[in-house]
Amino acid sequence: MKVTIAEVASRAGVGVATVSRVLNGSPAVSETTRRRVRAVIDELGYEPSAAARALSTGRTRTVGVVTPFFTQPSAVERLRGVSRAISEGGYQLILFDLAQPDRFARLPVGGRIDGLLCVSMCPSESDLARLRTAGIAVALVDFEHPELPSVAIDDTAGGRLAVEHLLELGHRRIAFVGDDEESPWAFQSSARRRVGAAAAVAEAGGRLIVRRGPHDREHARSLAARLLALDDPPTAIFAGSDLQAVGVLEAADAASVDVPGDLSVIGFDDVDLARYVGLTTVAQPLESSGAQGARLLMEAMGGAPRRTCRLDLRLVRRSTTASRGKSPGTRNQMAAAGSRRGFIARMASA
Amino acid sequence: MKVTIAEVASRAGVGVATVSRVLNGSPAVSETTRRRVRAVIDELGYEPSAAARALSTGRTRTVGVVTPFFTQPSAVERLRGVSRAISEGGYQLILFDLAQPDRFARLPVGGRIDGLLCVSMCPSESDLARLRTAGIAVALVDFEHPELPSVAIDDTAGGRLAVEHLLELGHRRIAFVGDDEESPWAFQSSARRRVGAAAAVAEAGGRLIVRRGPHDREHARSLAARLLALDDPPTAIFAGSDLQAVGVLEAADAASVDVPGDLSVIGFDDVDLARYVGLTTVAQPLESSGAQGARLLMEAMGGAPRRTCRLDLRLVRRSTTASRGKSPGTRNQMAAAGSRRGFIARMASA
DNA sequence: TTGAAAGCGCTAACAC
DNA sequence: GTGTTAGCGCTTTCAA
Repeated sequence: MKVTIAEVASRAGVGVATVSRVLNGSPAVSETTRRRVRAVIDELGYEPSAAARALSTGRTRTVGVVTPFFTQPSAVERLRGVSRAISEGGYQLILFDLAQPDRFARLPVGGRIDGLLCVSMCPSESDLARLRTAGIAVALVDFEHPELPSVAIDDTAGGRLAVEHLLELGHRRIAFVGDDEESPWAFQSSARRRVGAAAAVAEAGGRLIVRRGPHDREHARSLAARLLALDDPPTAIFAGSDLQAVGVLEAADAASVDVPGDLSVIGFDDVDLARYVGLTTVAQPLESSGAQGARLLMEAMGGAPRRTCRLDLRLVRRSTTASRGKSPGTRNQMAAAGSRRGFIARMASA
Repeated sequence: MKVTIAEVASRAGVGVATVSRVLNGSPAVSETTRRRVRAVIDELGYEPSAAARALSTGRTRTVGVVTPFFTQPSAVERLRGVSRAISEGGYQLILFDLAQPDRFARLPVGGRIDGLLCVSMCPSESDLARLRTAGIAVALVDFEHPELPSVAIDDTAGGRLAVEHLLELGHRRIAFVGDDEESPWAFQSSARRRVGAAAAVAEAGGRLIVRRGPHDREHARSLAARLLALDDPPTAIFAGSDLQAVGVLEAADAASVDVPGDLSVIGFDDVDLARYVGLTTVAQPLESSGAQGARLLMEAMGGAPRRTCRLDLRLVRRSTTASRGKSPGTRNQMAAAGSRRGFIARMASA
């Protein structure tokens, strides 16, 4: 049934080594032999077994990618870059979907991959030790570790950037809606954004109101709803991610709070969705973070010394933030506000 | 460096076969031996090599997934279902990103996977033959083939559904903006949607205006822009996918054409984005199509006979379609129109 | 209940 | 240039 190298060799009247040489492009094969072997390979539709190759060479030419919830918008954008860089490097990509954090320890990586790219997470020290003894290189995207190559952003500075924008607009009662910090996933990025934001608010003589919950739109919405129901509600909300920011916008809409007239909202990441809804946000280069991470990993597999890099952040002003107290003024702002409300209304009813 | 089964065996004072038995949960091992072996495994952090296992057993416990452009919104939603079902089935998932169609023939699948799930595409007959001789099962999602298990929708009926909605609203000049049908990708789905749409229009005594191009927002936008610049422009546009529908909305906005007042737009798929922008569309169950496809594939790998299934379609009315000629009437419609315009404007400027 | 040994399909010395 | 052969790390008879 399955065609093997031996079959090819005998049909071509040569030894298996010769076939192997042809397969691997060794120059030490005469042109005639090469042609004959090639012909038999095509005729039989022969394809070398990756498993046998891996066992023999000790390399798989494959890298693994793990990320919690790879279907999250920001993860998808990162994967786009990863995929591109990986295939440019001549590797295969195997995607491990981590449904539960504790399942990491059971990832069957042995003999499957030469390197592992962890996106928005980091294996435990014991898992790292296992990976090391297995000879598997590791690199991190959107996470940092003292001994591993990584590409990340300065989340603390990002949090500060977001809040400084709000402060400049005159806001003083500012809230943060971010991730649960006790969850096993421990998205450190949200925590650091919060820290940067809190510091900036404190320097302005205020105090950041903090609300945390699971990372999704629904929880962000209910957290925001409660904030808006406060006696003295915030005039601006910084959401730990764009996804959560959309939840905040939904809450504002449900409570008939005008954005940006009565409430400014700023997100983080600048996923495609942020553009669609006109969300002001802190942009980080998602796709290139993935590509860059993949490159660092391939370097590491090649034995290069550890390298890390930090990507730049920038503020993207759209239509969900405005000066404090400024009554719903210009026509543009009116239009934007109306528009936003319409969008959310439709979303809720859908 | 790398821990092998032999190492474990000698440290535990047993033969490799015994370690193998422990690894595979064979009952024919005494409790004491089992415990001793387990202890050594943990101590050494041993993990069996998937490559060696695969070579020995001939199975990899891994399925591959190919799809053109896996970062497209609809593909991502399908992958979500695939990933879930695959891991429920105890398999690993390896994602092949097909940047160029002609690269399919070079996918190194031999000895890597037991089954291949093709999403929105189908391998050529010769590739299928190769896969067959390699003993790799194949299943299709969003595609059909007389000999392969598949899960798909009735695209022709879907196209009809979309257009009938427009006809009911009184539209007679209807255009279709879809995919290039000559591209090597040959997204048959777009072609079939067009056929269904054309038939419905013909039955109503009209003729569908057809415009085709590469599958992305930008091309859809420029095709729509040209349609709207016609002397006698269509009053409704059916886009082959939600992504393309968004491009159409952008074009309408740029041309100051009111949606749905002067132009109705309907999409296809119902990706998350459609909800966000309030797009009327034909919904297909994306995530469950992936899950179902994965299940069919696993059945096939288990030797079960071919099964196919068709998923249901339904019309989702949102705010981009309205009755022909009805002047921008109710407050709701005004708001929706204004809102949509705002959204597009922000998107363009971002 | 256990161990020895024969493959699985390939690569890489090493001889010729 | 080309063939022979010894592994790579595991599973799986077959004996004990």
